[in-house]
Amino acid sequence: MAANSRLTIAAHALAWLELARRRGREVLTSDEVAASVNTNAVIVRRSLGDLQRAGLVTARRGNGAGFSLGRPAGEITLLDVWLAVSPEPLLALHSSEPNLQCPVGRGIRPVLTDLYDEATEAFRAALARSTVTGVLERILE
Amino acid sequence: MAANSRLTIAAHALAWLELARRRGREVLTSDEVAASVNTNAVIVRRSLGDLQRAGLVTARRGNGAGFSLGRPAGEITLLDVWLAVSPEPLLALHSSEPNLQCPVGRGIRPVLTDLYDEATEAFRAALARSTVTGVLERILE
DNA sequence: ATCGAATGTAACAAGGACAGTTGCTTCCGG
DNA sequence: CCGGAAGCAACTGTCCTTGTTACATTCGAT
Repeated sequence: MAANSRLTIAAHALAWLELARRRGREVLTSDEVAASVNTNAVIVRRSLGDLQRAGLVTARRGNGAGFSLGRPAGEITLLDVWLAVSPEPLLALHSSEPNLQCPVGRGIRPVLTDLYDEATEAFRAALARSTVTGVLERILE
Repeated sequence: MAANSRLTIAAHALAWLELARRRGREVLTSDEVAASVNTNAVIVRRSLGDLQRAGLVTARRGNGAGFSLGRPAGEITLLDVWLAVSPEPLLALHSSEPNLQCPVGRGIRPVLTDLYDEATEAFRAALARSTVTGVLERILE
């Protein structure tokens, strides 16, 4: 499958929001974000909608509206972003139940679930080590 | 997205091959593996074809043919299996190039590539800690 | 009170990934 | 040379993702 680029879009938007804030612009429209990410404004609104539901950004409607960070960029980790935009698990079990007559079919699912959870946890822990501030500083270096 | 279940199918097949081997059957047909996984024999052949290309199983054709393990089950890690069946990266960058006029658009890609590599490496390291033998023993407990 | 700018959201199309299925070809032991 | 099994190509149906258009909703400014 074409792997998810949702984390990329969301992280890009947040870094851009933080840079704009440092430059004195607290609020950006979805059009302005879309211009930097180079995609459609609706895509941005969908993505930032996820982030808003997680409290990572706030959206104001009406005239002069737009998006701003929901909390300091140094307190938003990539894991927060990942959890906000990516509900799907990294690894899936069988799409149809295995044969329970077979010892392997009977016992494999809890074992794999366990191992998949460990791998997913390691993945998440790595994402938790970066913040939006960290990403932006590395960009600006 | 419906997450990949390819690792699940391949790990299941390998565990079943190893259990059969312990019971004195060195070779299983794709039909026999498919019966345990509860899927189509072609799906199994496709999956075991990937494993064969990676040297994890061997396939014999002709009458009385089938699949057997390519090396000891204790020397096959889930990472080996993952690498054999899943060429796609876990995380993707932008599907279309970001706006290079913007400082964020210009600098974000190497930063994210780096962070994604770290998270992917953590994920892989976790998979590398389990072997087919380990999976099977936990199933049989 | 109205206007306009922006979010929110639904509907849709194109493209790709995946599981599953059928049918045919190739291989090779007996 | 026969038959069983892998290999493989083509096709279907389903789902996800990106992108697009269109419209309803919200709300500050005038």
